[in-house]
Amino acid sequence: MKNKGNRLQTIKEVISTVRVGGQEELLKILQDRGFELTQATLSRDLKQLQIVKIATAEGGYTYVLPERAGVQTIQRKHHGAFGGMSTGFISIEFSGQLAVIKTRPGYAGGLAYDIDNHLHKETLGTIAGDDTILLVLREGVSREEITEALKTFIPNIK
Amino acid sequence: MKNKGNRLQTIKEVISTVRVGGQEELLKILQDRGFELTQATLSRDLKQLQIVKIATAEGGYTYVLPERAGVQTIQRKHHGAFGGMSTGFISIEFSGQLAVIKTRPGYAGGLAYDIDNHLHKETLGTIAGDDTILLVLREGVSREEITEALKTFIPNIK
DNA sequence: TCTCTATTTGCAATTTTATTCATATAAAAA
DNA sequence: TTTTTATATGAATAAAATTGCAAATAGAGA
Repeated sequence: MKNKGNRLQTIKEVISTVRVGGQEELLKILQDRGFELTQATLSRDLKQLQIVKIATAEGGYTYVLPERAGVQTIQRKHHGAFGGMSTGFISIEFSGQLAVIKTRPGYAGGLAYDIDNHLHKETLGTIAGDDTILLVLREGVSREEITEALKTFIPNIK
Repeated sequence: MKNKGNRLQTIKEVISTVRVGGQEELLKILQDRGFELTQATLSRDLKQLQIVKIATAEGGYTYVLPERAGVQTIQRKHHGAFGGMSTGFISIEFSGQLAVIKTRPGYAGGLAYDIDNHLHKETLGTIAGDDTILLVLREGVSREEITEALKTFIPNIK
C-alpha cells in the first residue's frame, strides 16, 4: 500500500482531464503512470471517491467527479449587432437546475419580466440584477425546453 | 412502446425517493408499478436520463439524478469577533454548483460586489440580498478554488 | 390505406464492475 | 519488540450493466 492518497489524487486528475470510458481504460492509464494496482482496487477507489459513470453526448460513458455530474454548459451564440429591437440577451449558461442569462447592462430586469411571463411552466421564477438573470428551472424541465421557450421572444437565441 | 415518457418520469421519481442499489431492484419496483420492461431497457433508460450510481455512506450504492450527485454540504467556520475590519462574512456552504454565503445584515451587497470583481474566473455571477449571497460556480471550478480565491480578500475564511 | 423510416424493446451474450476470501502491509498497543 | 488491530490489495468469482441483433411498434408521407 505504497501510495494510495497519491493514486486517488491522480485518479481525480485523470478523470477531470480526459474521457475515460471504463475501469480497464483508466487502469491502463494509471499503470502507465507507474501505479501498480488491479481493477479490483480501482473499483474500490472509484467507490471511495464517489466518482460516477455518466452517459456522454456521444453515446458512450465517462467518469466524472460527483460535483460535476450535473454541470454541462451549453454555450449559446448571442445575436448580431446592436441595431434593431434587441432584448439585450447575450448568453445563457446552465448549471444544474439553474440558468444564468447575461444581458447588456440594464436589460436584465426587462428581459426577466418577459421570461417570467413566458416561461411560467418551465421555471419557478427569476431574479435579475443589472446585467444578470438567475433562472430557477422547474423540476423535470430540460435545458432544451428552456431554450425552445426562449426562442419565442428572443430571436436568434440559438 | 406504450409509455416511455411516463416510465422515465417514474424512474426519476423512484430514485429521488428511495434508495435503489441496482438495476434489478429498480426493475422490480417499476414492474410492481405496472411497467413492463426488462433490465436491458432500464439500462438504456438510466443512460438516457444520465442517472448515476454513487456510493452511499453505508457502503453500498444508490442511483441519483446527476444534479444531485454533488450535493454534499461543507460547513465552514466563520471567523471570530466583530472587531476590526470586517467583510461581514459569516459562512459559506456549497450545494452542487452553488454556494451560499451568509453575511452580517447589510453586508451581502458589498461583499457580492467584491466577489464579482475577484472571482470572475470562478463564478458565473452572484446575486445578493441583505445577508445572503448566492454564488453560481463556473463549470470545472472546485470548492477549494472558491475558498482559496475568497481568502485573498476575506481573511480568516478558513 | 400502404410503404418507408425511425424508435423502442427483448433476448442473449458480452463486457464491465463489485465483492469474497485470503494475504500482506502498516499502525497501534502492550 | 511482540502482539493485536485495522487497512489495503490481488486473484478469482459473482453480480451488475451494456450492447448487438432482430423483431415489434409508431409515425410520416405518398
